[in-house]
Amino acid sequence: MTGRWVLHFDMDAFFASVEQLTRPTLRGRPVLVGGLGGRGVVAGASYEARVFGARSAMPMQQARRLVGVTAVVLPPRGVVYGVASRRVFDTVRTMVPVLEQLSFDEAFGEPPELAGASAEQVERFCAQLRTRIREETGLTASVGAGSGKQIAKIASDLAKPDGIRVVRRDEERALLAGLPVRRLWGIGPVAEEKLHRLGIDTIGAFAALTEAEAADILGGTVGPALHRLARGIDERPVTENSPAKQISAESTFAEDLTTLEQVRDAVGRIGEHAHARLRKDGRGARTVTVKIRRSDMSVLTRSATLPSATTDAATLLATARRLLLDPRDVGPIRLVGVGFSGLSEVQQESLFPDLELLAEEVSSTRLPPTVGKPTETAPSWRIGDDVSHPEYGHGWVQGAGHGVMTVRFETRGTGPGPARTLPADDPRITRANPVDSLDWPEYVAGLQALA
DNA sequence: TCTGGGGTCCTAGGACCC
DNA sequence: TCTGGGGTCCTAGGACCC
Repeated sequence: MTGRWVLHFDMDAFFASVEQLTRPTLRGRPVLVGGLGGRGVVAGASYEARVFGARSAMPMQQARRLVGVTAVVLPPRGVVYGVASRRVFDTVRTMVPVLEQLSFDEAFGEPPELAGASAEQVERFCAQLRTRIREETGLTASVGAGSGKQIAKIASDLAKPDGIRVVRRDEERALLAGLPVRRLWGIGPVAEEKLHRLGIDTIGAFAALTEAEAADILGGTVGPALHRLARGIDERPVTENSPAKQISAESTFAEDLTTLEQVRDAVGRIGEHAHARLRKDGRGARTVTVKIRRSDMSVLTRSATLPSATTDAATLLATARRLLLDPRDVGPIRLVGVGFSGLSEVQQESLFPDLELLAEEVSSTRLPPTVGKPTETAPSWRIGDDVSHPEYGHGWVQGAGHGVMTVRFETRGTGPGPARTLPADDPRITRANPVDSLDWPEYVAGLQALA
């Protein structure tokens, strides 16, 4: 394994950068992406927002207070990030054939042509790749390189923003030793605290333990694995992602649910959402899990496993409803989730009489259809919505209220655009596909052709 | 002002089987 | 009668990641 070079790609402030790319007025401004409600958290913060101390995973209210009135707060546009992400990693793939994606904005690669390369060669390769990403997508990625995944990931962190960090073999040990244990991938708040109480604060101090001590503190599986990483031993291969093992949906409510009726409705809605995603995946599920989070943040789960995997919504949703918990028993509920696992390709299922029985039971417990939202009345526009105007083109809602709204007409290709104040019910304003703000028509057409 | 939504992996106990 | 050892599956909880 000598001479191995693992790369870690990490898009800079990805969600916020995509917003600044597609809404040029936001460039240079502190942007916070995340839930707007009282219980929202920050999913992405631009570097201009981070200057004030705003961070991912921070409660949005707190981030807002830190940044002040100049903060631009936007709801996440998942589809846009998804398309941008795909384009970024399609670009990376032209130079790195095997990619292990960790999320929308991160991936490992181990280009075969770099085996045995010098640090300088690796640096040139990364620079070329970063240029290609920027030219193809308008977004910047930081890249870290090292002898294994752990080092590469730490290196990309050190490279941020918009940089490269290649960690040579001979600097590896010293670099690791000085970092806080929390920087090890797999050490979270709990493990950090356990080590901290024993006076172990750095990766070096952790590496100096015996393996048996590490196992004692962090458990027989995780302890030794982390201990090896701390000593720079990391031979884990880079592999393409395997198919998802679980598909779930969950939702936090603005106010806690206190009645069984509310929970039943929520499980129905959220279960349908999860099922829609399951259908897209194409596989069936054998196990249904209902998750609730109580007002004190504690989590309860209930699960049930069916005789065989199914794609049938009625079966899956009825199973979910059987599992739901009553707030009168468990206390106020702030979140409900529904998950499907035990996923497999599903065959026609009437071979088994058991299932017929189950279907009976299912249909007898099925509830009358829930009353939907009132059908599309005059659309009420919300901040961040993508809209279109026959004269001004594609835009986004910057502000709305008191019968008027301000729309900024711009996309990636237009540069900063003009704002217009229009009546909130202006019939010329229609809902637009958010992906259009990327101005990648040929790419979008390609994706639609695939779908 | 508290703390989203989508995942992965591990642990531990009990049922059940041989 | 008073008690094994191994293996798998299921359920519930929890740590951790972005």
